[in-house]
Amino acid sequence: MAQQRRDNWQHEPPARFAPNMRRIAHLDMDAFFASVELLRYPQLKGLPMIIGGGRRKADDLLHASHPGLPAHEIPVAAFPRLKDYVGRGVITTATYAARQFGVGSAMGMMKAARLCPEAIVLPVDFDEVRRLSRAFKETIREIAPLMEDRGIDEVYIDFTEVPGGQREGGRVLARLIQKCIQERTGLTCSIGVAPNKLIAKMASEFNKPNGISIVHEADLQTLIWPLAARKINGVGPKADAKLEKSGLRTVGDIAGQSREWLVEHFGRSYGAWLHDAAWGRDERPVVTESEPVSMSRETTFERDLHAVRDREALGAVFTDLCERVAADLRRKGYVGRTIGIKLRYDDFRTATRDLTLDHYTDDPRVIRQAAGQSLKRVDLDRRLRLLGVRVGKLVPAGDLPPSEVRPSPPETGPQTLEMFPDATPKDRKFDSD
DNA sequence: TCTGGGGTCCTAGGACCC
DNA sequence: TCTGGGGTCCTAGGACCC
Repeated sequence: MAQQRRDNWQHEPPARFAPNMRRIAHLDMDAFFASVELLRYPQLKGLPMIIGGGRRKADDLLHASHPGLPAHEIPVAAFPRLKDYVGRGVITTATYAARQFGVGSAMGMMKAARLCPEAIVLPVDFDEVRRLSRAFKETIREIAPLMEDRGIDEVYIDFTEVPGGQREGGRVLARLIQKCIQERTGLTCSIGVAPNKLIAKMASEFNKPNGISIVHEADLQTLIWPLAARKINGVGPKADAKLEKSGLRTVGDIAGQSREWLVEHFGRSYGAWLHDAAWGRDERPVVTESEPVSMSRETTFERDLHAVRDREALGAVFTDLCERVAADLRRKGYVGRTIGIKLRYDDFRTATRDLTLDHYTDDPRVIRQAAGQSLKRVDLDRRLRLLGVRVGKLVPAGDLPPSEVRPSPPETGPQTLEMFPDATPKDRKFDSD
């Protein structure tokens, strides 16, 4: 039997005489959220500006102070400054001018305000960002259909079989894509093209903004090994600190360790992955479609809330989160059966609880009921800064026989849900929806 | 004066079943 | 009276990413 298989194999013709080398591109939009604002307010070009933080409507503020004035004529002096910002937000995007001050994404607004008090601050315009995100992705798909969506401002593209995708290692196609995106949206992007996703991702950072970088297998030692270990997509702050402790600072340092050593110190799976990554090995395909696993809604309060003292406010937020996640499920056509909650305490510790139902649902009342059960199993003595609701084990609603979706929820008058402990037990009878 | 909101994947223990 | 060995599901936490 084994002999037979070998013989057959020997007579198999090669799958392809001269296979194309895999060419994978990573593209991300330059300072996307900020660039979107610059399209509307070109008078801010070149100024330090950060996007993020807010529930505030910048347009409302601006147009209230300058009624009837077109956006591009609003004087620069009228824009809100970081030093005047109050609140708990973090920075989503900083312009290159703001980055000069050491301000960067994910930084707390208050810290950023100390570094660059005069920076202009605007909230994210999600509608406009989504519109432009769809536009640039559509532009790419028209040219190179094998595109993997990696978020609002990022994609991978498989150049391998695209006509012209191999010319100059991918540079010709990358230039075409840049030009078409620029024409369609007015925005710039940076592209890295390499033998795989891992290296393409690193390469796209080499020439920002509006840059193209081509990396070949042979460039591993000269271009990739000198990079900080943290530049590997998948090495975060924890792994980086641990690597550093072992004296491993660069990608090359990791590559210099044996696979066995890495497995011993970082675990069978992560250690082996680290070794492959450092040697530039990554066979992951570009995936054009995927199903969501979970959907969630969460919110950080403007001030920390206490389960007893702020019971009413918390209850209202809780209901709202359940309704929003249910609306998301229905809008996108999914049902799920694991309902979870997430709390963040004032000391920033996080707790999660979840409960798997025996049926699928997208009903806000069912979600709230199940989430309320989970809430009973968590410590509510500390003050809370965040509350979240999640629905997991998702399935497209259409894939289930209707009988499986959800037995109709109890319609027995107003539901009484003991979500948060009562301040005074005698109030309990008024606790209803 | 700290640290958003939306996700994915992995690990690890216990329940439960064969 | 010395206790196997898989497999799968559920749950909680955590790392990481955009």
